[in-house]
This record gives sequence, C-alpha cells and structure tokens, in this order.
Amino acid sequence: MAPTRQERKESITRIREQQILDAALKVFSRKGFAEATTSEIAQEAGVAEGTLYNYFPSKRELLVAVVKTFVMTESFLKIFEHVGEMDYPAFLMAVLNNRMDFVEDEGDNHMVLLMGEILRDPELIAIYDRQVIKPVMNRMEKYLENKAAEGEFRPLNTGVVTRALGGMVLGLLLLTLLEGESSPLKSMSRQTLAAEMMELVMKGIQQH
Amino acid sequence: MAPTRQERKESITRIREQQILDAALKVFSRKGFAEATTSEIAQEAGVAEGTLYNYFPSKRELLVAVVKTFVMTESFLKIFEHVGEMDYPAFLMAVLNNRMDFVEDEGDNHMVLLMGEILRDPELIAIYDRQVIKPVMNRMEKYLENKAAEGEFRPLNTGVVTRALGGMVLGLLLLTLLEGESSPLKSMSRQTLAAEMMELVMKGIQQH
Amino acid sequence: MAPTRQERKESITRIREQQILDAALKVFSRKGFAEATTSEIAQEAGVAEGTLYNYFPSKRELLVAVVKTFVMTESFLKIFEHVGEMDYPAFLMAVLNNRMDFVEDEGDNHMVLLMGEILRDPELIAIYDRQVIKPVMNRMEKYLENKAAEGEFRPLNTGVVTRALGGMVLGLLLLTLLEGESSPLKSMSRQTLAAEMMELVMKGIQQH
Amino acid sequence: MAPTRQERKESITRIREQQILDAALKVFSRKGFAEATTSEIAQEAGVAEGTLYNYFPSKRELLVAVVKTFVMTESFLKIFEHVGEMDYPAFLMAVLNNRMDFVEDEGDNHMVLLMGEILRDPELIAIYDRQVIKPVMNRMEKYLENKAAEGEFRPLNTGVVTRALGGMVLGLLLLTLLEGESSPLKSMSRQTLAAEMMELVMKGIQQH
DNA sequence: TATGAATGAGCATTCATTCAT
DNA sequence: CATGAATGAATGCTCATTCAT
Repeated sequence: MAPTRQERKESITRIREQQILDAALKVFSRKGFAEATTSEIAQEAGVAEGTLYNYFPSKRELLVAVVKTFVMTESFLKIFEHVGEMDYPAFLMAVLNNRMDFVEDEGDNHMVLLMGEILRDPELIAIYDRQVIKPVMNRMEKYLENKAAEGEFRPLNTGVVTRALGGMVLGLLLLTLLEGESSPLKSMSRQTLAAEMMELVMKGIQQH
Repeated sequence: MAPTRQERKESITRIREQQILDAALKVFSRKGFAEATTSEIAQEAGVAEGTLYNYFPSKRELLVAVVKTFVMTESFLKIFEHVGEMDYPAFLMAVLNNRMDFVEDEGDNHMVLLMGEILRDPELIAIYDRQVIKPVMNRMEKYLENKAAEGEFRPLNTGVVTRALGGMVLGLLLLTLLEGESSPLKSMSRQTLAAEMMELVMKGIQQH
Repeated sequence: MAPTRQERKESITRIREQQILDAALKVFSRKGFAEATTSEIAQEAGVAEGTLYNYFPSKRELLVAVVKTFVMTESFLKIFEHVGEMDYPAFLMAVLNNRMDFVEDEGDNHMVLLMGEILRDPELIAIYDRQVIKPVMNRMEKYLENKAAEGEFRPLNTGVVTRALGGMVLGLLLLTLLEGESSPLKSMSRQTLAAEMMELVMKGIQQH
Repeated sequence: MAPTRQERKESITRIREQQILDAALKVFSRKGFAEATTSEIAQEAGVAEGTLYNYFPSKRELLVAVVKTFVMTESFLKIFEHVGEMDYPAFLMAVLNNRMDFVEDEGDNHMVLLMGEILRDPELIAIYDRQVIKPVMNRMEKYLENKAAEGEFRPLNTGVVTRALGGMVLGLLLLTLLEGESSPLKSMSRQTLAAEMMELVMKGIQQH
C-alpha cells in the first residue's frame, strides 16, 4: 500500500524534527545552552529560524527534548539483553568496550558536555535520572545480586558497587576529555584498557 | 613593623580581588558562565559593576582566574603530604573521606558544575589539566608505584589504575548530584561508604 | 428557480467572507490592529490562516474592509426613516435610546475601540467620515433646519449643534467605558438617562 | 548654595526621564502602542535603546508612565480655581475655550489617540479614571450643584449633566479629528464656536 | 580607584505572508 | 479554493563593556 498523503506529511515532519534535534544536540554541546543561538541551530539543521518554533515552543524546550531523546540508554541497555548468556568477564568486557568508545562515541561526549546544563536544572536532572541513571543502575544492581547469589561474586553492597563502577566509567570519560592526547589512556588500545579495568574490577569483587 | 600605607593599600586590593573571585565562583557555578551576569557577580561581591573591570579585563578572564584559583588541588594534595606515614588502607580512607564530602564540600560541586565550561574551552582545559589533573595523577601514580615496588600492591598499570580510581571518585560525585535524595549513597554514613569503596578497591589491587 | 451550482458557490464564498469579517471585527477590537494576529482571526473564523489571503490581500486590507463594512450607519440611519412622523421629543428619545445602548450594543464598542486605529490612518478616516460621519451629520442637520424653519427650534447654527449633540452621545459612550461600574450612568435605567439628556438638550441648563 | 554632585546627578536623570516620556508620548500616539518601537522612541528621545530600560522596566510600563504623567488634569483643573469669581457664562466660556484648543493642544490629541490603548487595558482605565475623569467630574458636579442651589441653574441630575457636557467636549474633539478640514467646526473662530455651544448648553434647542 | 549610567550589539521569539499539496 | 508548514524580517529586551565623575 502506498503511503497516504497524510502519512507522507507526518513522515516529513518526523524527519524535520529529527534534523532539528540532531542539530540542537550538536550546537548545545559545542557551545553550551546559553551560548548556543537559535540561529546557529537552524542553520545547522538546514531550516529557517522560525521553523524551530513550529516544532518546539522555546529554546529551553528544545534542550529538554534533546536530553529526553538522546539518552544513552538504548545502546547501553542492549548489552544487558544478553547478560544471561555471558559469564562475568564477557559481560564486563562488553560494558567497558561499549562505554570506552570515548573518542568516537560522540553521543556520550555530548551528554558529558551537557552535564553542566543538566545538573543546574531540576527538571533535566529528573529526566536524566529517570531515563538514564535509574534504568542502568537497576539492571546492573540486579546483575550483581544474581552473581553474588550464585556465589561468583563476594556478597557486596550492590548499591555502592554499582555506583562505584558506573562512576568509574563516567569519570574515565571525563578524564579522557580533560587530559586529551597527553593521557596515558590514549596510548593504549581500547582492548588493553578494557582488560586492565576488568582486571581491576574483577579482582575486587571476585570471591577468592 | 606596622604595614606601610602602600602595603595596606595592596592588602585591600587583594581582599577586594578575593571578594570578586569568591562571588564569581558562586555565580558561575550557580548559573553557568553565559547565564551569569556581571551585574550579579558585582552585587554578590558587594562592589560596583565597573569595579570588576579594574581587576579583570573581561568576564571571560574572570572565569579563567576563577578556574586558576579555585583548583581543588590544595586541599586534595594535602593528603599526600603525609602519605609516607600511612599504610594503604589509611591512605585510601583519607582520600575517600576527603572526596566523599560531596554534599557539604561546595568547592567540588562548583567545579563539577563548571566542568562543562572547562571542557568546552581548550585554554581552560589546559589550565585545569596542568593545575589539577596532572599533579593529582602524578602523585597518585608515584604512590601506587611505590606500593607495588614494596610488594603491597600487585604490579599494575598505574596510569590506568590511577585514572580509574580518580574517575571513580569523580563519577560518584556526579551520580550523587544526579540521583539526589533517592540515591542509596545518601542513605549510608560517609564512614560506611568509604569503607565499602575501600574494600572494593583494595581487594582488587591487593596482592593475594 | 433552484440556485445554480455557480450561485451556490458564490453564496458559500459570501458566507465565508462574512465569517472572516465578523471574526476580524471581534479580534481587532479586542486586541487592536497591531496586536491582533492573523492566526487568531483565522481560528475565530474557523478557517485556515492561508484562507484569509484568498479573501483579503493583507491584514491591513482586512481592517479596511472591516471598517467599511461595520459602519454603524445602518441601524442608526433607520431612525431617520420615520423622522417625518415624529415630533422632536420622540425623535430625540429614539436617537438617544438607540445610541444609549452602550453596554449591550457591541457594534458601537467595537468602533470606539477601533477609533485609535481609524484616527491614525488617513485612509480609514476618509472611509469612516464618508460612510458614517457625513451621512449622519447631514441628515441630522437637515432635520434641525426643518424644525427651525417650522419654528419648533430656535434658529441655530445647525453645523455646530449637530456636532455638539453627536459628540455628546459619542463622548457619553467613552465615559461609560472609562468609568465602568462606578459611573452614575450605570445606576439609572436607560429610560431615565435618555429622558434626562433630552431635557438637557431641549431646555438647556439655565433657569428661565 | 551650589547643587551637590548628588543633586546634579538626580537632576540629570529627571531630565532624561522627561525626555523619554515626551518621546514615548509622541511615538505612542503617532503609531499606537504595538506599532511603536522602542528603537523609535529611543531615537526620538536622543538616547540609546538600552537607556530606556534604565528608566522603565518594559515598553508597557513606559506606556503606563506616559498615561500617568500626561494627564490633562493640570491645565484643565486650573479653570476651576477661579470658578467662584465667574458667573456661569464666563465659566462655560473658559471651559470651552480651554478644551476647544483642539488643534494646537497636542496633549489632548495624544490622549484621544491613545484612548484605544487605554480602553483595552483595565490598569490604564483605572489610572485614567482616577487621575483624569474622576477629578474633573467631581469638580464639575459640585459646581453645578452650587449653581442649582443658588437658583441660577434648573434642578438637574448633576451626574448625568456633567457627563453629558464632558462627553460633548470630548466627542467634539473626536469629530474634529475625524472630519478634518471639511468640518464646519474648522470654518469658524474658536470664539464663535464656544459662544454657539454655550448658547446651546445654557438654553437648549427648544423655542421657548 | 570606585562608581553606575549610557551604550548598542546580539538574541529569542513572533507573525504576516507565501506556496506546494 | 482550502490548507498549514516554512519563511525570515522585525522587535523587545539583556548585558558586557566603557567612561565621565
């Protein structure tokens, strides 16, 4: 069945909205919210400035939509789908490899760059917490609890350990951005890096 | 010797400059660079707007001065002064306790809130890296190397481990801010939290 | 004869045009010309924004059409049709009663609210003068002249008296709007009000 | 005593504020509130656009200040100061002459042109009513009551008569603006016009 | 040196108008 | 003819910076 006129129109607006969101993410993380201009976002999206306002009522709502949309959840949570099939080293490797894509994985960088805006706005904090932090933390906690029950991991305070490990990955991303090329993290393969970290983490939580 | 008129004058200007820097730190971290206004900073500092420009040539240079001045280095590096006298658990407890002052330690929060501004500006990145990251990392690496040489720690890639541990603390701070009151981190004493983290870290890096 | 398709189409467009004019009058007098938006007019008229431009070439032309169309002439001039049959008190009562419908008579309020727009635009002044002021003044002058000739009225400068009486009614409308509920005009029946005014006009204020 | 620095500064700001108010009155009545631009007002006042906002927080507040300031009260109420010394024809002549300054008296024209803006905004209505309408009406009512008590005027409903006469003057102003040069009101001296109106008001139109 | 009024460039947002469907 | 998304010029307002006092 050919798409009706109605459908085609809707598809166009969905594409247009995506263009705008993509552009906004880029510009917001390049400049920060306040220094980003709607004019620049429009230009980046290839639309007129006024068009932005047919899709989002204000610059701030556009930021909210960006945070809502570009949650890292999706790609990150995919890892958990196959958790059952993995032993713990494989799982950790997967998590680390996925997150260690610092450089190329622009999505993460974007979010780190926007972190300041998020942290300053309770609404954005709530969104980010609900859509990113909570789901990741919950799944990870459950995973740790299972492994502990199976006797593979030592009995742990999963709440703390989860956050410590999550924080470690997040913090490494920050340090990489801050240290730039001079960081020793840059002089090793992602493979090696992940392996080192896994070693560190495993020997810590593993039952001896 | 009583201070000469000259000296008194200089002391006044130094105090004035400090007032301005304090005010700027507050406002910049509350609002972010772009949304902070020179008017608000002046008010917070208790001086006229024009006075700011007798001390700093522009708003941006004021931000640079803030980043240069309020490096967390000072309090953090103090820990290392007595490193030689501590065994490793005591040392780690000290580090963790010091850094775990998330909530009350406004200084850290300020820097986290300003991280976005720093990450976006190569000059600020360079300053922050040189004054904060590098010294901390170097001292910590050296410490780990010593301990490894003494046989207390397993032979580690100290570059990675240093950053992993540093990142962990940084990341925990971020997560605390993001999760707010709902975080399990908030429902335990800092003592317990530090102990849990030490346990995690120690069992990982400790020679078995 | 049943209406041809052609005729039906024309009738529909005439109705549509009327809808738009009605809506425009409402919105223009509610908001004033500049603050009225074509979007609001379209919504009020129940048509799409673009449709307005099939009927009127621009927002300003729409205002001109509104002024051209909603002249108060019609209802007002009806009074004069039966002038011959009335004695002067009856006539004045009719005029006053008709015009004293301040509150309910939205038409008048609309025009008063639009007066600012009209007064600022020579084209609108010309239209309003030609279609409203001049006809009313002319008829009224002629009436006064007749009455004077018949000896019922004193020999008057009809030009001035006409404008004085017309102005009085117009000015009363303005004062009613300005004073609102606190006006003594609001605390009497329209009957009484008309009677008082008639008395004033007929006899003046002087003790004879 | 020479003015202190403080006083000189204050005097400058008062002058500046007046400049702005004068300019705003001109532009608002020339263009109406919505079509007046802050840029044009600033230019007319000979200051930078930003300067407007050092004196008035918004364009709307500037309008409010204009309405508050340029009340016609002052010049108008002066007439009443010498009321006691005048017999009624002299008084009426004074009122009429004062108000009949249609053309030259820009103040009045301004207010008539702004009437639309005032009528649309309850706050402005309240201000105008309190500062202009009420004082004028009250004084005029009292005058009429006195004259009635002295037996010079017939016993009248002073509330209505006051408003009828006030409205007449106001309405005549409107008609003059609307009819422009073609009005018979323009082809007679103000003297004659005032005399005609006085005759009408004093004696009515009826043949006695 | 301290002040704070003046400045004007810069930006978010609105809205009349166009035009492809 | 009807529609409504796209357009971009126009405008109120903010705020870093300057400078006369």
